[in-house]
Parts: sequence; C-alpha cells; structure tokens
Amino acid sequence: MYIHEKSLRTIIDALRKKGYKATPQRIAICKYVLQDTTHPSAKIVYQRVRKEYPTISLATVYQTLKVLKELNLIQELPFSKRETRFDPNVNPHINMVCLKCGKIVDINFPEADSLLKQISESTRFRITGQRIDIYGFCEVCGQFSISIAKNKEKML
Amino acid sequence: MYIHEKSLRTIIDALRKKGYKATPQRIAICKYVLQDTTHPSAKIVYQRVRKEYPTISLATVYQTLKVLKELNLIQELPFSKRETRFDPNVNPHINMVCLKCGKIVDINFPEADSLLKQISESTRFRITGQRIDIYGFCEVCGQFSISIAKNKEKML
DNA sequence: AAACTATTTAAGAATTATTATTACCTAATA
DNA sequence: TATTAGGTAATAATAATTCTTAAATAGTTT
Repeated sequence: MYIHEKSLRTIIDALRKKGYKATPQRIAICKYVLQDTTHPSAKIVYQRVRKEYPTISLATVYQTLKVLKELNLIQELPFSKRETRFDPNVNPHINMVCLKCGKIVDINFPEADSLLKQISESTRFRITGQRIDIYGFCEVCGQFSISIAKNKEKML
Repeated sequence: MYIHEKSLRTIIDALRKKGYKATPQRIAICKYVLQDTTHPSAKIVYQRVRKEYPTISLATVYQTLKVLKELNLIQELPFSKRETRFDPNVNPHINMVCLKCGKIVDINFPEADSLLKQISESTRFRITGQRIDIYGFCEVCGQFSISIAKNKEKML
C-alpha cells in the first residue's frame, strides 16, 4: 500500500507521533509529494506546492522532505548532475531510470523480500532500506539514441 | 573479472581507443581508482593519488573520473549528504551501505543477470546499467545503534 | 478563551561538491 | 623536431542544499 492512499488524519498522526507539528505547510507538502509518483526533485515539489500554498519557501520544502524521510514516508534518490529525486514508494521495488529524459518509473520486484531476508539471515548487517535502479533509455528515448548518449545529453 | 586486474597496457589502450590521451595523470588516477574497492569519494581519490603524483589537481581527478565512467570502467554512486563515491566494480552486484560509518562492501548477486534479462525481454526499456544498494548498519556499527540513527549521526 | 513556549517558517546568507574557464603544457603523430 | 589537438593546474563560477535568525504559530496549559 502506498502511504498516499492514507488519509490526512494518518499523515498528521505520523508527524505528531514523532513530535513534529502538523503545520499547514507540512500538510500541503505531504499531500503533494505522497501522491506524485513521477519522483519529483525538491525544486519541482516547491513549484507544485506553491500553486496551492504560494507563500511557502524552498527551505521549508527541503526541511519537510527531510522529516518525511525520517518518518520513512518517502525515499531520497540522489543522482549525478546534482539532482536528488523523491519517491513515495518506500517498499522494495525497481526504479527504471531513463538517462535521456529523466523519467523514472517504478516496477514491482516481488523477489526482493526473499532476497533481503536471505541477506539478513546470512550476514550481520542490519537492513533498514534498499534502492534498486535500472538505468538506460525508455521506450520513447531508446529509438532516438542508438549509441550510448554522450554525457551532455543525459539528464541523470 | 575486475578491470583493475588488467594491465597498464589495457588501461592505456582503453583510453586511446576512445580518443583520450594516456597522460601520466590519468594513468595514476586509473591505477589508484581501479584497485580501490572501498568506493572512495573524489576527494579521497585526490588525496591518495597526490601521494604518488603531488602536483595533480582536483579538477583533473574529477575530469578523469568522468572519463572512466564514460569508458564504463567505474560506476558513479551519488549519495545524500552531497557525497558521490566511485566503484570499480561495474558488473551487477549489491552494495551493502552502512549509514553510520559510510563503509560500502560489494556482495555478489548472481540472480541479477536473469533479472535484467527478464526485464529486458518484457519491456521496451534498453538497459545500460544498474545499481543495487542495501542500506543499514554494518556488523561494527549495528551493535552501537539499537534504534535507527538520527540524521546527524549518519555519514550517508 | 488567553497565555505560554518550543517549534516552525520565510528569507536570505553560507556552504561545498562539482563544473567551467583559461593560459600554459604535452602526448601523439608526421 | 615540429606540429597541434587535447590535457593540466589553478582558480572562478555554479547551484543544490543547509544554516541562520527574527517573527509567527501549533499544541498545550492555565
């Protein structure tokens, strides 16, 4: 289940449970980011939330994203080219990352659970999260770039 | 096979094949980074290579790391906290990433090949690379942090 | 409901990893 | 050896993220 299917009440409770105040700014950011499955950057979140909450500041967006990460409601996905994107899907899954257009699409990876379980049992490493990316060119970009794209043309 | 098992000759040929000159700076950086399996940051590479080649500049390190990435001899692993680390293992594998001390250890993941093949055959996505991270606390750090570490205490 | 207080916000400054610029320099080649 | 396209070192520029601070407010207490 995606957290964004949960009610506003649940979001507020999650914040308060950890001692965070449920401010209207935070609620606006949460509502936006928990339902955007395109893996937006902080700047995109800022631009989108501003439509609903025009006085919000970029610093508040950053700090709320940090809180949401701490609450394990979103995952942070740093990429090269100085861009970090945010994913409301915190369950094990595969991110299909297009290096040309920057599109990121989640696909299921049911085998992840048993893989993590096996590693957990065979090592002394205490697992708290994971990230599985597959890089390449999406169906739209793939046909235009027969050879591997030069760095300049890459978004991620 | 790791590329760092290859000879100096092979490194030079790989550079020239793509039209890059085999300068002593590049060779020094290659020799270092292709044998360091601790996933060093650019700054660490700079500090280490400087011992062998004291006049080298940080900009050259960055630009050579970019070349090595283009030649697919290393993989770039961006993390939060503004740190990017570099991995000479470009074959599918799992990075076990300790969030407390920042240690990254590769483990094998033989099932990766069939997974990638299956995705390749069932989608129109053209795969060029992958990244599989497992986050948590290594055997050394795990015993000291029963609860999930606060953000301030995390290295990655 | 008003007061209280620790937290949060907005704005802007600071930080810093990475990239760009530029004036020499040199590897590869003829 | 001369030529030259590309590389280097030094440093400036860029930009994502974090920090700082004064004013505001959420949650609680009276």
